[in-house]
Amino acid sequence: MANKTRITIKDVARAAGCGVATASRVLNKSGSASSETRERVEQAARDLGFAFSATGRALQSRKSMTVGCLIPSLANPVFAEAVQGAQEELRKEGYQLLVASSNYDGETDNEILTTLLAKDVDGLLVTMVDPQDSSALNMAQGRNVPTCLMFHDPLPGWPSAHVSNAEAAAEVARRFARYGHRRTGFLALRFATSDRSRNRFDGFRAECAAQNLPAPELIEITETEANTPSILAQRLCEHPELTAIFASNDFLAIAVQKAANLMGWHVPQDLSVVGFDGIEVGRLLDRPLATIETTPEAMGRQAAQTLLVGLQGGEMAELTPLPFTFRVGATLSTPRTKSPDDDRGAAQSPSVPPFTSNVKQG
Amino acid sequence: MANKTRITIKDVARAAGCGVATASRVLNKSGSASSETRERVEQAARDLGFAFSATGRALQSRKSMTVGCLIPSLANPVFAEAVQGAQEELRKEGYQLLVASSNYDGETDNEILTTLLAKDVDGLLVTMVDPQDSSALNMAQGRNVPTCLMFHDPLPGWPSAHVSNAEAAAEVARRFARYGHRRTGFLALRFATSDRSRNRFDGFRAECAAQNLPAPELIEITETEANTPSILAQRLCEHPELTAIFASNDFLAIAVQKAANLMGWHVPQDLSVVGFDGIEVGRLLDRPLATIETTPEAMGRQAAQTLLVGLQGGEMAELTPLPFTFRVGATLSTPRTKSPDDDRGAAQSPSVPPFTSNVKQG
DNA sequence: ACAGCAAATGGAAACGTTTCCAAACCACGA
DNA sequence: TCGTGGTTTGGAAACGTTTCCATTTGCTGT
Repeated sequence: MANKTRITIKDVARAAGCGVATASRVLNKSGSASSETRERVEQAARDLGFAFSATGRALQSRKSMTVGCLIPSLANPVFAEAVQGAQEELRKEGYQLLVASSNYDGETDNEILTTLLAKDVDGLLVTMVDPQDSSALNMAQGRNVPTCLMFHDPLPGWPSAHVSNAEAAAEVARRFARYGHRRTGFLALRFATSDRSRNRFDGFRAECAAQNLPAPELIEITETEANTPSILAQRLCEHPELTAIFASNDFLAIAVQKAANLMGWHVPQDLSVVGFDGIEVGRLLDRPLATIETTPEAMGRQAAQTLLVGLQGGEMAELTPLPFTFRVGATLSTPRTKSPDDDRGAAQSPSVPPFTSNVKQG
Repeated sequence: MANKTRITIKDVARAAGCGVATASRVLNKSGSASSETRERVEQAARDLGFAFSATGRALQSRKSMTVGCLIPSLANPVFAEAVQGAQEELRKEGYQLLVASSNYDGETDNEILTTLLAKDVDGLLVTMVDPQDSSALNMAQGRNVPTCLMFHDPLPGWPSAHVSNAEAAAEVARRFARYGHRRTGFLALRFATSDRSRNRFDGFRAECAAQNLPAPELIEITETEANTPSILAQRLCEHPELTAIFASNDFLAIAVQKAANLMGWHVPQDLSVVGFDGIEVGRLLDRPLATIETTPEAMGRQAAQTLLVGLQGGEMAELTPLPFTFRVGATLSTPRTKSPDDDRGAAQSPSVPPFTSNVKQG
């Protein structure tokens, strides 16, 4: 059948009647060679369909031209988009991405990092549960493997492409306050394993205090609860006093609306909802979602660019947070005045001057 | 500063006072070794923090334990989920995924495949523009690199994890017919570069014919049009006769609703809409989306499992299509009887018996 | 005709593994 | 005492590159 065995540069050299060193030089356009040898070698390479083995190269040059990428999950479009951005940026410079996801598990995080390091990746792009004390991440540092985090608020020791979670969350608190909300809730998924979620909550709570609002209610839910509107509705019922909910991501925010509908609550009159991330579909909903708009793809690109500096031996500077936008939507308005027997919805025109969407640099 | 240089098995051998062959045997638990040597070697490895270099291994064993994955884009959650599934499955067996996306560009497809092959991937998972005549894909075959396609309808030469696009589309045609629709449209994005889209259209058209419906209108739009409701609305206006639209994916279907709203059309009375893919948010919308529900993650898993067979030297069987479901939603109903001055919506209760969601094996 | 120099060339070492093979060692029974 | 057979052991080759270095070749100018 087909050629059993790989075609190596030796085969090319033999066919061209020269030494492997010469063949290597010609094919790499490095050293010098007479034009006729050049021709013979190139011809031979073409005839044989030769292609370099990146493995052989990597071994000799100690550069794998490969970057490892660890994220919680590709099923979350936010991470997937970041990877997409990073991949495009790295490909321009000839790097390939070795991608693995941990499913939000800290132990898996470390296993994966170890494997990636064993594969001799030249650099690392990382979003993980617990970067501040990951043995594997320290090992990367010890081995001088340039590493850039993604999504994490700044951490001593590594640059991180991020949006300021606390500032963005604070902006939400201010919006709530200005619309006259007082009793607010923060809906969190995977609070324990997501520093993003925790930082958002912290920023939200701090700004609520600054705005003289009562401390927000922290509502932690499981993945199942998030995906089952009826159950989520039950959870929400436990907090009838809340007039506004800040969800730690857009899917959650949408789920909240669904659950609210189920109970006959009207969004936003009975319950205002704001999300986080700014996924595209949010715009297309009948009731466009108010949310913090971020740019995961740009984040991936920024991380990749920084990493490239490190890969070229440069110093990777601490990164300034990426800008975010508060996207105005139809899910946030003034709370209905809660008179028990008032069943007509309040007029839907907000009684406060509408904000124009404005960019904050976090 | 840190240890400049990588710790190799030679270092371990030296520290343990034995030959590298012995060290290798101990660390791999392959050949035999006296228990005391074993102890010395393991101790040394631990002390030095030794880890194998996958590159050295790959070179010698001609197995990189790496699988290449080519997809159009990670920004499309359908592909991202498939990659996620494949990655999980492959990781169980110790393989890593080298992921790259082409942005729906055929030339990039080939470049990427070539690079992946140069990296000595042990196998390939591929969704690309034009698999049937990709030189790079043929090269993979020539080199005996096991390859499994994803999302593509069966193609001679390669197994493919897929859902039967034509059958799924036919099911939509039947639903339309049974609800009494006659003039239907197929809304397509990237028709030229997506055989999925084309196959869906073909299946849809064929079944329309079988149901004695007029041939469906093919409406091709660009990405910009898809993302700008007002422009999309204009495009839809060009086809006022249509009462039902089959969108080639769910995002498009949502966009259609948005555009319809803009024109004051009511979905589904004025225009029924059915999507494809079955993304999760579709369920959470105020008006849950009727769609063909597929399982991209399962598709990724299936592809990975098949590939694993190939990686272990087995024969990769042609794959039976994965099941799909018609997900009943609120965006499909009987068409309003189009009397020019009838402005009251028809009763929203469908005049045909509602279907229960049923599983088809395509 | 020849020194001198640049260009062209190829052998060999190195990168980090695994594995073949032969040698050394051991205990055992004859 | 020695032969037998099994277990341990380590040197060396191989995997596919690149690059150092020394050698050969071909010109130039005198």
